[in-house]
Amino acid sequence: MSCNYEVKTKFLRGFADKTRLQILDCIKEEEKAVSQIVKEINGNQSNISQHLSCLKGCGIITGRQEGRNVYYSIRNEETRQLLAMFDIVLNQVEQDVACCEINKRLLPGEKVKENV
Amino acid sequence: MSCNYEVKTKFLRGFADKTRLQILDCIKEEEKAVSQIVKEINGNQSNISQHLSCLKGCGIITGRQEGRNVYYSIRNEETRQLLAMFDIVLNQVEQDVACCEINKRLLPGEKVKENV
DNA sequence: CTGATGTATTAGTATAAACTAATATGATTG
DNA sequence: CAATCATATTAGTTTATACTAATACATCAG
Repeated sequence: MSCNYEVKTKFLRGFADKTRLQILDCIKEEEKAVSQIVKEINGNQSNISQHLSCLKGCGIITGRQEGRNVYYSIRNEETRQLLAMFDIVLNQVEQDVACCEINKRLLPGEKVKENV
Repeated sequence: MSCNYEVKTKFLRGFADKTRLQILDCIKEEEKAVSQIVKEINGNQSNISQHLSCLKGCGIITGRQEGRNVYYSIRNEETRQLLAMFDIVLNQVEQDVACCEINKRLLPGEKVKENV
């Protein structure tokens, strides 16, 4: 299993964006039309539409057209559970994450604080 | 919950890279030294080191120095479970994911295939 | 102390992803 | 059919991320 890293990466990248996480939070309980989402997270229509397209392409959400509206929702229960699990794991990690900076320059004499 | 999107995004971005997923697969069962990882995934030492640093900064892995070696492993059981869950959810999604391309240009007359 | 080994960091460059503004499509209403 | 509304797409730009090569640091053996 998990040898198709391309697909897996693409899937996980779907979650790895602030705006997309906001969208997911926004629709995690119930489906919503694009315009609702745009309003609720105070976003730009074009931008949100592109993110929705990405999320859909990644298999994270699903869309259903009704009249001129398109309603998006979390694709399935497993994905919803995954979202919940993110929060659980994050709670145990919260402290450490804040400072993931690749190529961080140390000040003279400064030591990396070991979070081992 | 889940209002600190910056931190959450950073955490999830840790998983959203092919090389990092390979590393995680490589160490998911047991801790390994950097050089072992480099060898097993046939990578570049500098590159792997940077990815390890990122994973550590994201709170996904933890490192322990022993002599000149540094051994990395998955941070905790919850994170290991999260990794397992990725595979589970992916199985149900596999089909759809392959084609998440933002700004994909349609050929004349081509219709987006609806995966609704 | 010197050289060798293992790991980390830096600097520079290439690539990919996200944002904005403008425009296009598609459905509905009158 | 024309106007409107909701959403999607495009094109261009900016920003972030990943990669490579070179170098630094830290530990150990002799």
